[in-house]
Amino acid sequence: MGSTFHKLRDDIENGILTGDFAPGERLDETQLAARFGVSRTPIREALMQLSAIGLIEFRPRRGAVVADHGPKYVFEMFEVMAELEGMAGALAARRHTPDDKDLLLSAHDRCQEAANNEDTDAYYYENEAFHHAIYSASQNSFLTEQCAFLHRRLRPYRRLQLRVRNRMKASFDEHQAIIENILGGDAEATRALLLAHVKVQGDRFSDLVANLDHIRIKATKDR
Amino acid sequence: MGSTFHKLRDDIENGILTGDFAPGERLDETQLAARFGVSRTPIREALMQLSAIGLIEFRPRRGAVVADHGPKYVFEMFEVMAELEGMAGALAARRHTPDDKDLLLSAHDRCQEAANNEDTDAYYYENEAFHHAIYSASQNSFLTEQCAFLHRRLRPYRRLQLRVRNRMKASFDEHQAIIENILGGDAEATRALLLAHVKVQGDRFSDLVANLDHIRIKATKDR
DNA sequence: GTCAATATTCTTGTATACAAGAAGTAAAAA
DNA sequence: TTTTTACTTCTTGTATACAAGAATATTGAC
Repeated sequence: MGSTFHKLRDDIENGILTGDFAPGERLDETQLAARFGVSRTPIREALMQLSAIGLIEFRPRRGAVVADHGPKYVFEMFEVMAELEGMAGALAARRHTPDDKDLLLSAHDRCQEAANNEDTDAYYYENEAFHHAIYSASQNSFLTEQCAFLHRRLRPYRRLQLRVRNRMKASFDEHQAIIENILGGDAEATRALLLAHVKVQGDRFSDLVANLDHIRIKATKDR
Repeated sequence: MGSTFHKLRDDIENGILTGDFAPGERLDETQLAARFGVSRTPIREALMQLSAIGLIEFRPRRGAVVADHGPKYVFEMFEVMAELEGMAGALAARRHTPDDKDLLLSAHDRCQEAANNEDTDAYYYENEAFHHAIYSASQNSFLTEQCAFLHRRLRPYRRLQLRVRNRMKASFDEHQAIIENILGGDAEATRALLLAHVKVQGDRFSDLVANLDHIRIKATKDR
């Protein structure tokens, strides 16, 4: 059967993104091979791919460790993500097709339902769909890929942020304004709104730092 | 000794970026192994890394081929690159340190020298240094990495563009305005200038398409 | 002569083997 | 008891081996 490393890559990546493998943790190839019931070869190939996208790092002769970027780096990633989302939104306002409109509206509706039910997990999921709909509507497939990738990479931090009191309701209100401006075709207003929506600023920065410290407690021993 | 796959990755990546391996070309692992005097294992690991960053693609059971994106995709990459450069410039205008200023000015001077000598190759090289100086001055290391990566990825196309008549002189004049606005601290003016500087628009689009077709003639047989 | 079916060869994808360097351990000396 | 040094063990990094599927060549029929 096809490619094992493919599935392995997704599994390990997911493990990192969900915090199953904590930042700084060492990834023992033999252990992983045993755990997934394969030889070291496909494990290694999966790790190579993850290292190429910056999720893990290879220390020479010392194997792979989960990348452990400090709060500053995470903040920087959010800064870039905000700009790219703003760009996607601006393009979407100018270029969205009728199909894009349908997707945006239905994702938005599902967000509303989740927000009404105060279902954080559902909102988290539908929020992703909403943002992906914006990416697609930009009609720029490379931008869409980059946004999707960064969005995925920032997922764990975003998830934690959603837990902050009232963030879900505030997020939904922002979505409302964003979608109105996209459908209304106002590119620059959409850009500004998305920038503010995504960017980590003010109080949210300290929330982020606190959460990061929390995540990192696990794996301070190795490294 | 240390890691062979590291060097192999760079070599193969370079081969792709310089057009040594043409888009659509199949990369035979055994052949590459013989060519570099190693076994297939490190070759494979290098290819895995390149596939993770989108430079090559793995067809199941059919090995790796150099990614062959059409002109639209390349155009989209330039669109994103322009936005990221604009962002870097805007941040640089607000945040650059005295050291950054020195780096910018010296890179700019070397560009001028190359332009005066009408030395396209030298200008091409110094132009890279200039742009990297802007990235660094943004004080956002993640943004710097992303810009550097995309810049590298677009290198072959950029190189071809520089050959267009008078493009070098025009490019230098744009640099002049950009650096003035960075040092003057005008973030939004810098952003606008860099957007225009990098973006493929007007005539340059047809130049790009023509160049792409030219590149791709080589490797239409495989695939 | 052309097309189809089968056999052969080649290439990928995975497992295993092996060598070299790092980490950990134990023993000896201060 | 602490520190240093030699030794053992373990892990990585690369090579080789092997199995399964794809491409290709060959043979036979029409």
